[in-house]
Amino acid sequence: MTTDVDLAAVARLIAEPARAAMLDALLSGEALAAGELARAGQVRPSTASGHLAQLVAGGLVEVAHSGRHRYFRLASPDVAHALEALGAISPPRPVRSLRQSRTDEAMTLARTCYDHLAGVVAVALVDAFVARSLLTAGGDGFTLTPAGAEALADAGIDIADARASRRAFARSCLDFTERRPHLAGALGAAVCAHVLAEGWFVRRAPGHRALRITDEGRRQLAKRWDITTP
Amino acid sequence: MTTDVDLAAVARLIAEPARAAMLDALLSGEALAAGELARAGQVRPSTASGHLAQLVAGGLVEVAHSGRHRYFRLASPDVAHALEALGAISPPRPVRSLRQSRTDEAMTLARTCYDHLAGVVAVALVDAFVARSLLTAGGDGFTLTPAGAEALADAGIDIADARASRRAFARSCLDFTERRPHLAGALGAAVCAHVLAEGWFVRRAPGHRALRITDEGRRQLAKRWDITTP
DNA sequence: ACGACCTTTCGGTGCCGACCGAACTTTCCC
DNA sequence: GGGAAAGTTCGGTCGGCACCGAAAGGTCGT
Repeated sequence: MTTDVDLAAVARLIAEPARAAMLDALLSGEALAAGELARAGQVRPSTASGHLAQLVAGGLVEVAHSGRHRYFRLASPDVAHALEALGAISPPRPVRSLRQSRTDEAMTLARTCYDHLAGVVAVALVDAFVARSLLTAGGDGFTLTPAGAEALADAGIDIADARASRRAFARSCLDFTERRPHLAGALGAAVCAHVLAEGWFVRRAPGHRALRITDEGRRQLAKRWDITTP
Repeated sequence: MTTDVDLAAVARLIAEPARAAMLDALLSGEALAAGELARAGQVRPSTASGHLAQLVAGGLVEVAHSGRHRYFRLASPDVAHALEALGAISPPRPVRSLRQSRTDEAMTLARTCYDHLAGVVAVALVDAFVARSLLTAGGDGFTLTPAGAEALADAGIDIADARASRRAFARSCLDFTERRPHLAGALGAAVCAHVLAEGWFVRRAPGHRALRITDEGRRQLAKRWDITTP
């Protein structure tokens, strides 16, 4: 493996405002169609098509054909991680509207970070796992204890499936609003998929990261994990 | 805090090959003068000056005046982290020369990663610390045990000073050649400063990350930590 | 005080790439 | 098969910005 990498080549792809907006939309973890991404980037479909071709050629994004649609998603968790790290040193954009400041508030509470949960709730959940010794903190992430494996399996999360994947099992990821780690990796993705499937949260808008917690979610979090939410 | 950040603004700064080369040079952790950075970016001083002004304005780089020189360094460990994360998804540059492939080999063995150690040796050192229970792995990093504090203080590392800094004390950082975590944060910086001061390693060239291990370093690593190096 | 050195400012040139509309391909639906 | 919808390709336009050289601003030696 070579140590001399072309930083500028990747940065150039992210540097274009339209492409950056597309990548931001893809950070929701969803696969989005070319047209939706054109809207996210506020450019015409023809322009978006060129951008997407570049992102695919650069290895940041993968594409899946489905009929007359083409669905794009981030190529790997590493890409999501790099985007998050870049976000941590990016200047905040001036708040434009009341609507945006409301979205901001919502995102602080709960959002997706690529394919796992982030925000106040995600950090609280990890804390609850650790406090109950279901998870222990480790150098490059977390370790699931036997008790943890049992508890999460009981809760309906497919641990075996998560272990089978080739991804890191239980990574930690720095929450960029809380500035504390939350659960990422295959296990983080499994937990996120489960709580969405169970209807604890719903996505506020397609292609956006913000999640709305449902009454059911509020109830379950309080009952199972003793987490109260505003 | 706002969640809507301008990814493109930071990426634009990194996207220029000359600026990327300068940032790469600064990843050595050293503060470098404008002229040295001009050479690193392979541009005229006048061009470099403009680039550096942009990097400072963008918050990626800080400047310190010293006589007729101006020394630049990365503004924060977060910047270094973002650059590393970006490096992990960047395409390798084609190997140009035998000389470069030798540098590559050297960097795989030992290098700086901003202000701490990276490479085979860094990972081996962390492993040794953990094996001796001087360090335990934690969710967002490591924890220094009482035995560890004593052992490292005995070795001549200023633990109190590292603890006093406002930085995270013992972070973990993914080594991008080894793909395993090594020690970062204030403690990582202290360890790196110590081994450089003691002459275990010397920098191969100013503004480059590669380190050469000295005979003294080889001896000490073998004696104190039972690490043998090729 | 003078020259040497490091760095920045300014004006002018040139190129890369983002953008759009129009035309074309592919797929779906009726 | 016809029409609509999604996406891509192509040609032409235009703006932003990296680049350099020349000259000026500071700072250090002697």
